[in-house]
Amino acid sequence: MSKKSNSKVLAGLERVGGFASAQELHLVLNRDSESIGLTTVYRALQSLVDEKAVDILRKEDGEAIFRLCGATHHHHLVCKSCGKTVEIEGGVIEKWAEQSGAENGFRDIGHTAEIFGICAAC
Amino acid sequence: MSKKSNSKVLAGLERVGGFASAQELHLVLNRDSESIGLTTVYRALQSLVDEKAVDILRKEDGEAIFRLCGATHHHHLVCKSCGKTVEIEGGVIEKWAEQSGAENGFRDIGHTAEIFGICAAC
DNA sequence: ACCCATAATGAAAATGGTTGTCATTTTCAT
DNA sequence: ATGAAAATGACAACCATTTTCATTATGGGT
Ligand SMILES: [Zn+2]
Ligand SMILES: [Zn+2]
Ligand SMILES: [Zn+2]
Ligand SMILES: [Zn+2]
Repeated sequence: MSKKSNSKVLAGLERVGGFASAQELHLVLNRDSESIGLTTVYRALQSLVDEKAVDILRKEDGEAIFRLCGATHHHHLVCKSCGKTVEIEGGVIEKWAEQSGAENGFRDIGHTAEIFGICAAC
Repeated sequence: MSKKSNSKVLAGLERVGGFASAQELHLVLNRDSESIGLTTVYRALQSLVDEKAVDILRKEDGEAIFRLCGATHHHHLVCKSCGKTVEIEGGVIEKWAEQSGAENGFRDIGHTAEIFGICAAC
C-alpha cells in the first residue's frame, strides 16, 4: 500500500524536474489535488531513498533536497545578486570526482558542485 | 571583541583535531573551564567560516560539523559512513568554474565542490 | 460478504539543531 | 571617568524532521 504514496511522490518529482525539498513536494502534490500528508511524503521519500530510486542531498542550510535518480545530471551557475541560474555541462567534474574517489579507494562516489558569481545584467 | 570567542573556538577545534559540531565544541570548551555560551560558539563558528578559517560540512542527518581549514583553497573527499576526509587537489575545478562563469558573462566567480563516497575501510 | 490481522495514513505533538532577541557586560577612545 | 559601540549569553522562537497514536484502507481466509 505504500506503493500508492510512493508513486504519487515519484510523479511529483517528475513534475518538478530537478531538486525539491519534502515540504515543496508536499505543496506541489496538494496543489494538484493529490491529497497526501506531509508525514507520508517524508516516509515515501525515505523509502525511495532506501531503494535508491531517489537521490538525497543537503542544501547549505542543512535542509534535505531530493531528486529522481537518473534525472539528467547537471550543475548550476547562479547569480548571487539576482538569482539568475544557468545550467552547466559538468563533464569535467564527473571525471574529476570519479578519478579522485577511485585514487583514494572510495566507492559509491557522488559529488556536488555549484558555481556562483555576478551576472552581466547585475 | 569577537576576537576572544573566536580564538577560544579555534583553540577548541585544535584540541579536537578533526570535525566537531557546534554543540560538541561547546561541551569541550566548557569542560576545560573555558566559560563560553552556546550562542557565542555558533556566532564564532559562523564568522570563522565567513573568513574561511574554518570549513563547514554536513553530516548525513543534516547537522553542521566544523574543522580547521588550511589557508590554501582545496576540496574534500568525504566518507559518507565514517566521516574520513581526504583533501583533494582541485585545479580542474578552478578552471571549470572560471571558464563556465566567463562564458556566461559572470564575474566575481566562486564555487563549491565536494566529493563523497564510501572509503576502503568501510 | 463478513472478519480480522496487518499495513498505511496523517494530524498533532515532540524533538533537536540553529537562529533571533534583548538586557547586560566588556572594550575602547575621548 | 563617561558614553558609544561591540560582544556576550540566557532564553525564546523557528523550522525541518521524527515520533505518536488513533483512524482508515487492504486483502486473505472463512
Ligand atoms: Zn544577476
Ligand atoms: Zn538545473
Ligand atoms: Zn556532476
Ligand atoms: Zn569510511
